[in-house]
This record gives sequence, structure tokens and C-alpha cells, in this order.
Amino acid sequence: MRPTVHDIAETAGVSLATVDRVLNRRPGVRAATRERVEEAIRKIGFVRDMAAANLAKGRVYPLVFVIPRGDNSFMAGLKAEIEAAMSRSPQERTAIAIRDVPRFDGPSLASALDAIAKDPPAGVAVVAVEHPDVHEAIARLKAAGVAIVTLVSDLPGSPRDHFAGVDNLAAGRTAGSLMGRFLQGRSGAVAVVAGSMLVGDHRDRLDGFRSRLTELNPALTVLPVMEGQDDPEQVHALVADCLRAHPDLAGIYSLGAGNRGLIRALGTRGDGGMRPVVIAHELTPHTSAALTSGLIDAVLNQDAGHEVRSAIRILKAQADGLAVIAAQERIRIDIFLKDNLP
Amino acid sequence: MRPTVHDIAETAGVSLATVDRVLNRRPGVRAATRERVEEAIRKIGFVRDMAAANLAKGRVYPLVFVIPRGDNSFMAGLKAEIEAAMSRSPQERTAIAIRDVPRFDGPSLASALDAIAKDPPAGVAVVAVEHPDVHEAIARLKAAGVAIVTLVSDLPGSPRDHFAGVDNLAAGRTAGSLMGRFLQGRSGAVAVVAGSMLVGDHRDRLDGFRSRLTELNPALTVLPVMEGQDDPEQVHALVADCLRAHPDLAGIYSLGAGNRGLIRALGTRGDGGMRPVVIAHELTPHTSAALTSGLIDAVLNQDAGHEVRSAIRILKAQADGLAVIAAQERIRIDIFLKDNLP
DNA sequence: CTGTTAGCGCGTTCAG
DNA sequence: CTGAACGCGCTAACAG
Repeated sequence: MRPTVHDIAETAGVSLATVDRVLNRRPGVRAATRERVEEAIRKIGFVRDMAAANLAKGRVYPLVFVIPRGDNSFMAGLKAEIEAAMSRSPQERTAIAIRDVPRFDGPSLASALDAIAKDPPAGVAVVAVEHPDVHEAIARLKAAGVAIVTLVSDLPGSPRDHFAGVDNLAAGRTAGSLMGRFLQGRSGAVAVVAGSMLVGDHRDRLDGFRSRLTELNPALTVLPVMEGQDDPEQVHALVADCLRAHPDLAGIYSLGAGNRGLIRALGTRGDGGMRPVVIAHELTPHTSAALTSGLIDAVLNQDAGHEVRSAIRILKAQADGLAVIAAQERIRIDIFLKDNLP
Repeated sequence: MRPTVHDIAETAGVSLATVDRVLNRRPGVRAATRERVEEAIRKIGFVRDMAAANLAKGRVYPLVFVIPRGDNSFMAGLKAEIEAAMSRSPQERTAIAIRDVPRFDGPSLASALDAIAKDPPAGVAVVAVEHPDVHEAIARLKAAGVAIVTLVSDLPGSPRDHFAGVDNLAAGRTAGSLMGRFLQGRSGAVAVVAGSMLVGDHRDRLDGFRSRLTELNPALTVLPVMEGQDDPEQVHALVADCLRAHPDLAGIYSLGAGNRGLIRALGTRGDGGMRPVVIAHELTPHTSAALTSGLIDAVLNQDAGHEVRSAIRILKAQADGLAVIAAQERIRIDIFLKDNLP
């Protein structure tokens, strides 16, 4: 049988209460006694039964997810995954709340975080935006003892405990690599559509893409980036214009959201020359259908469900100072072709 | 506060013991009483606290993993992941044992399964081999009330509860698609190395690859499949011969294990013509290095850690008739280029 | 067929 | 500073 607190108490020659104080790093134990208890713990190889502990204290983990408002499918999917997690709350001992904030708006995000700090939960997961105010708000939350995970979009240099998202530089490189391979032997122009150059992950994707593509196929030229604000309408207008201006476009890399607009522009395009190679991000009903129909050649994806579940696991573990299975929390860059759709 | 068994007992006007009997579908309750209790459960929206239940019964889940002996890196990695899970046993209330069996040997596997049935655990995860004896042994285990998950290699049509592995037909198609794209405009021969045509997943990969490749690029011819028994030495000999016989080989698809041999053959090859495009399965230290150095162009991977953790979650859930998060248990076909290595 | 009671491993009063 | 006793939500004897 596994050793229990009773066994510790016995071998250390103290009572249960003392053992408990040592276990939970609470004051009221003489240093010598504490040492005896810790020695006993090591000796009998005690591992605390978190399930029993949580039962005893009726612990629940209040968690807040802060995500941008907006009607793109990716964020809708993310929200759905959070709601799915909310429905599992009873079993997972979580109490999850969602806060909407305006997108790409640092000050608003910062004040939302400050509002959360009024009644600090155990953990906060936030889709970050780069802005000094956000850095500071996160630092304040952290100082209040709140565990913090950035979600989808990171904020390097801030005191967040973890980033639940993909390596966007690597994602851009991967897209560049595929584009270069798919266009080998060809020359011409490649267009890039982003959401906003204000978010770090979009910049990273662009950097990775550019450098890898030109390295692999110097005959291709990358056109100046178009910013569609992750909005289907704006993306549609930009891409339609671009296709008109470059009837012989070799490729399109869409590294943000709002791909509905991209797909519409591709579908209604006059079928003159060769079809451009199209690589997009995030698997949604729209991009999935476009992959099947051949309008899009490859989709790079981050699994929103995985990101949400991972964020929750990490916030809980962080809240009571436990370790996680690192490999389980790595968010992969999924590559989908029409052949391996889920 | 969440409703508890006490609340059920009170609203149904019965005792705790009766509630417990109903909850655990045990005999000794009159149909009418049972109905009253179930009504109360529905009314107050009771959800059972599994953690508390497991604590009370001191439940542990005895699990057995049956895996093939052999020195290829993939199986070594799989074993390492199982051992990692064993080290987490205390927290996860599992008691995991590993059984080695000869590889690609149906009768041996069947008798190993029968031996396990002598002292039936809660669940068994098995790397399946297609053979009538195996089907029957699994059916017997199932009949003994053991939860069964096939791991890595499936046995469709057998009464296993779940398959923790990838869709190998889709994996083959994906490989064919990449090969076709990477070799667009070129003609020539493509070689295929498998482990054994006796395992279903290798056959599936081959089928998917062949059909997709010829559809995409009819100018390529697929050479007769070579069977390397997942053994580095045999794979090396086969590939070296093939490279000698076809100095202008366009591509190689290695759909099994033993890629150490493949890489060695590629590395020592006389550097005459164009390098063949090489696509392999399973990310190991060897294939990872070959990807970086450019000897291999793409690696399709199944995450062994994910497969093991998934198998455990499913066996536990199955053992006490619970549901799982379906999306979490889908094993992806990971595609690695040199750009997105972990 | 049904109810009473004593734990599972741990946290938390409240006396000493 | 330390210890005894009770309770978390659920199960399992053992009575009735």
C-alpha cells in the first residue's frame, strides 16, 4: 500500500496536524521538527494524493479566459472549446468564466485584466496583444498570486507562466518550405495576407515564411504584406484586388484569420492562367471545404481544443505548484492536406 | 454546492446504502425504489464525484501493455512512454505491466493474451497482428470483461473497444500527395520499403500511397514493395541494392521502421545523379537528424506519448463505463519537415 | 430488500 | 508550538 500521512506521522514521531503543516508550508512548526518530518517523507517515499486533498478542502479552481471579440471562425472555435471545458467543470473542479475584449486593443485588454485582479481567480488564460499596459497588467496579476498562461498569441518577456500556442516562426518557415517545394522550378510573385502586424505571432509567421521561401526558391518575389484585420470582408477586397493586379500570381500565403474572404475571392476568380498555390492557417469549416475542393493546397493549424485543455491543466498545476507532462503540453503545428483531414 | 449522495437519499426518502446500490447497479433494490432514486438523481442534477468514489474504494486500474520485442527506435520510444506512464501510476491510480512478445507473430501474441486472461486486468492495450488466433484471444479477453484497446496497429472487425493509432490509409495518401508534389514534372521510379505486409497498417499505408501518387503524377512508377521486417540491417541491404539497381531513383517511401538502415544507405550512396526525394515514417533521433541534414525530406509521425496516454485514459474510462473527450483521443498524422521539428 | 456505521487520505478546527 | 477529533463525497461491511 502507498504510504500516507499517518505513516509520516508515525515514522517522524509527530502528529497528523504537524505533518500537514509541513506539507502545506504553513507556519507553526519548529525548524527541527520540520526537518524530521521532511526526512520521514523522503525515507518512506510519500506522494500526496491530490484527489483526496482536493476532496478534503472542497477545492475548485476559479479560472478566467480573456479572448478577443470578433466573428472569425477560429475565435468562434476557441470559444466553443472553452465552453466545452465549462461543461466538464464539475468533474475537473474548475469554475471557468469568459471575458470578451475588443481585438487588437492593448489598453482595453489591460483594463480587463486589472478588473479581474479585483477578485483574483486561481488562474487566467489570455490571448495577448503587445502593448506596455498589457505587460504591466500581467505583472500585477502575477504579483497577486494568479497563475497566467498566454493563449494562441504570446507575450515574451512578460511574467506569464506558460504559452499555450504554436511556435509561429517555425510555422512561417514550414509554410515557406511547402510553398517553395510546391512552386519549384517556377518564378513569379507570392502574395501574403496577414491580420495585423501589431500581433507578434503574425510578424513571426511572416518572417519565417519570407526567409525560408527566398532561401529555397530565389526566383520568387514576395509582395508587400496586406493587412486584412482578420476580417473576411477586408480580406476579400484585398485578395480580389491583388488577383486582378497579378493575373499570373504564383502563390498566396494567408497567415491570419478571415479566410472566408480569401476563399470567396479565389472561387470567383476569372479562370485565366494557372491556379496559384494557396497556403492558409487554421482549419475551420471554410478552409476545410476549400482544401477538399482544391482551392487551398495546405492548411497549417493549431488545435484550439488542445490549447484550451492544456491551458487548464497548466493553470491548475501552477496553482498548486505541481509539475506537468511537458510533451503533452507542446502544441503542434498541424499540417493538413486534403488527404489527412480529420 | 453540488448535490451529493446525501441529497439524493433525502429527496428520495431512502438511505445512503440504497442510493449507492442504485448508483453502482447492484442487486438488492426493488424496482419501484430504484425508480424513485433515479428520479431524484435526475431532479437534483446529481453528478457523481469519481475522485471521491475511487478514494473510497481504493480503486486501482491494473493495465497490461502487450508490445513486440525488437530494437527499432519507434518501439523503444513507445516502451519509454509506457514506462513514463508507470512512473505516474500513483497519481493516476494505475498499475501497469508490460509484456513483450515476438514481432509479427500472431500465435505467440494470441497465447500471450490468453495468459493474461488467467488473471484478468481492468484493461489491455495491444499492438495487434492480423491472425485468426489473435481475433479469438481478444474476443475471449473481452468476454472476461477486460477493456481492450489496439495500439499503433489495429485489428478491425475484432471486438476491441478502441484503436489508439493513426488512420494509416490517410497517412499513405498524405505521403503519396507530398511525394507527388515534390516530384512534380519529373518521371521515374519510386521505391517503397515496408516492414511486413502481414500487418494491416503497413498494407494500408502502401495502398493509400500508391493510389494517391499515381493519381497525382502518372509519369512515376512505383517499384515492387521491399519488406525489411522493421530491421535496420535488412532495410539497409534492400535499399543499398535498390540504389545500385536504380541510380536515377526519383523517390523512396519508407513506411515501416528500421530507418537507421535506410539513412545509412542514403548517406554512403555514390553521389551521382539527383538525390531521390525521401519520405519516411516515425520521428526518432535518426530520422530527425536525417531531416535536419537533408537526407530525408519529410517524416510522417504518430505521437507515441499521445497514443500511450490516450490508451490509458480510454481503458480507465471503459473500465467504469464513462465517456471520453473524443477529439482528445484522435491521434494525428504529424508531418515534420526540417522546419517544424519539436 | 433496506438502513447504520465505519472508514478511504487528507485538511482543518479547537483545545492543550 | 503540538495533538485529537471531525468532515469532504462515496463505498462497504454488517445488521435488521
